[in-house]
Amino acid sequence: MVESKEFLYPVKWLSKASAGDRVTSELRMRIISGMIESGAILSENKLAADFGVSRSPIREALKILASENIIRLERMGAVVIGLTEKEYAEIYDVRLLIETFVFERLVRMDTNELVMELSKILEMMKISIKYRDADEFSNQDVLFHETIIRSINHSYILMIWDNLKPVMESLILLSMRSRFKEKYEDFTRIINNHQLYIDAIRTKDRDLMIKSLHENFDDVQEKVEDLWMAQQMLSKGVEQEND
Amino acid sequence: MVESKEFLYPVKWLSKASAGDRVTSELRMRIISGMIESGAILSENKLAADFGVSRSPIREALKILASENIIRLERMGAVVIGLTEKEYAEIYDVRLLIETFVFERLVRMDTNELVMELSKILEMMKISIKYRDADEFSNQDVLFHETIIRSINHSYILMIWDNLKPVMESLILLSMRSRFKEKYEDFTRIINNHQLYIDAIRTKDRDLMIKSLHENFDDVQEKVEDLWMAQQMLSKGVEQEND
DNA sequence: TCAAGTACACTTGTATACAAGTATTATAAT
DNA sequence: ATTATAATACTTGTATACAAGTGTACTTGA
Repeated sequence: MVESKEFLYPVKWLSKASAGDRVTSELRMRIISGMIESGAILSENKLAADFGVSRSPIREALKILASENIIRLERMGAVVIGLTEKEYAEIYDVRLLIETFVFERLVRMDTNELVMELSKILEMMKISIKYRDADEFSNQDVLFHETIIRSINHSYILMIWDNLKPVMESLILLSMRSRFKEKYEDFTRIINNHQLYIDAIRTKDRDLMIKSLHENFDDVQEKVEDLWMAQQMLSKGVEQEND
Repeated sequence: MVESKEFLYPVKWLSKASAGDRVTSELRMRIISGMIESGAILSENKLAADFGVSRSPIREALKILASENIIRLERMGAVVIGLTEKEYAEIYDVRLLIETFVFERLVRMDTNELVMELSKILEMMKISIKYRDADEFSNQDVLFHETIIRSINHSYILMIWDNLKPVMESLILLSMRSRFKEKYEDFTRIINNHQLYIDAIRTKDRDLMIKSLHENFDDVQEKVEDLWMAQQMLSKGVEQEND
């Protein structure tokens, strides 16, 4: 019924995507942003009507979101789990787990090509900041970490990332949008942290890597706080749309 | 066309399962056992005809298997990846990663209840051996590790396990079936290793845990070798069924 | 007022149909 | 024989239909 005036997920990223992918991405954003509240029960038919599609793409979306631990599929309806403090801490754990694993592999590899690639992405991030493009910045930020993870060519570590990535992407998107408005000066520090990360990989300096990793996670922690702000703003903004 | 005389996956485990789940489990077993060879291209329509179901459950199965890194979904058809030595090593990595993480949490918890639960499962495993029930033994073996992982109540570590579990289950099933025929004496050692694991958790002895974990993994390594034997036997057995 | 049963609304899982796109094969022209 | 074009066979993604099951609400009986 609600014709959703605007999508939270960047529509330009969905140009070639299927209806199923579109629903998945948008639904994920709405849940993580708090626009769809934790505990809410989603009905396939209702969602299909809301998004103006059939149940097929909706079912696909729900299956994916369930595998990401964002919703829980029950006999009757999908229950929204969302992200509480507990989940944030857990995501933090898993990122720490896989990124330290990746680094251990990296120190035994030739990282010249990777460093080059990461430097390019960092340049892109700077441009995105310059032009106040929060979505593009988020895209590059996610790409930065994915590039590192991909570089060790480990399909099962990549599998973990594949499950974590969409949630991370949503979190970063929401956080960066809010920061571009409120805490623009943060970006200098974020860029520095990423440069530190690159340096750690280049010099294969474990201590430096751990340091930048933790600073990066501190950023994530702040992102989380920002998110709560974004959630407040959003819930204020869409409250009138309830049936 | 092929009416598949027998399923590789234990049919009794699928009594309440949907057609989609049945196809997923059976397809996984056929791929991991090598019955469906690496590189093969699976067609939705062909699979639907083979399994005697519509495309809906087949699509569901393919999506899941793709998320498990067993197949790769391409524009035209799903390409079977299967498990090479590389994948075995990677699975080993991830198990080591999450189980050590779990243990670090366990040493800070009250593990009395867990130890009780694991002892029960171990008793069940002994019974399964006594009655030569390879499938039930495999079930309990998987349950053993899942119980440990679940005990720390970490949804994102559990998410990793959820993705890994089906592959592990298939590997263990194939391996144990073969061992019950060929290397029955192995089970004494497997039981001992599991008892060691329980002791490590009970006494919160990191060194003992690492030791038993590695021995357990050595078992996995042997399981892998057994698997190749099983694959050989299977490929001999089903060769005549090709169209 | 409350208990038991019945009807209805809604759920999931599966089958089927169809549109749009892509590879392959066949045909035709040079 | 080779290349260009056209026909066809197969692919994916989506919509729709339907059966079986589950919960809810309403009625009926005491």
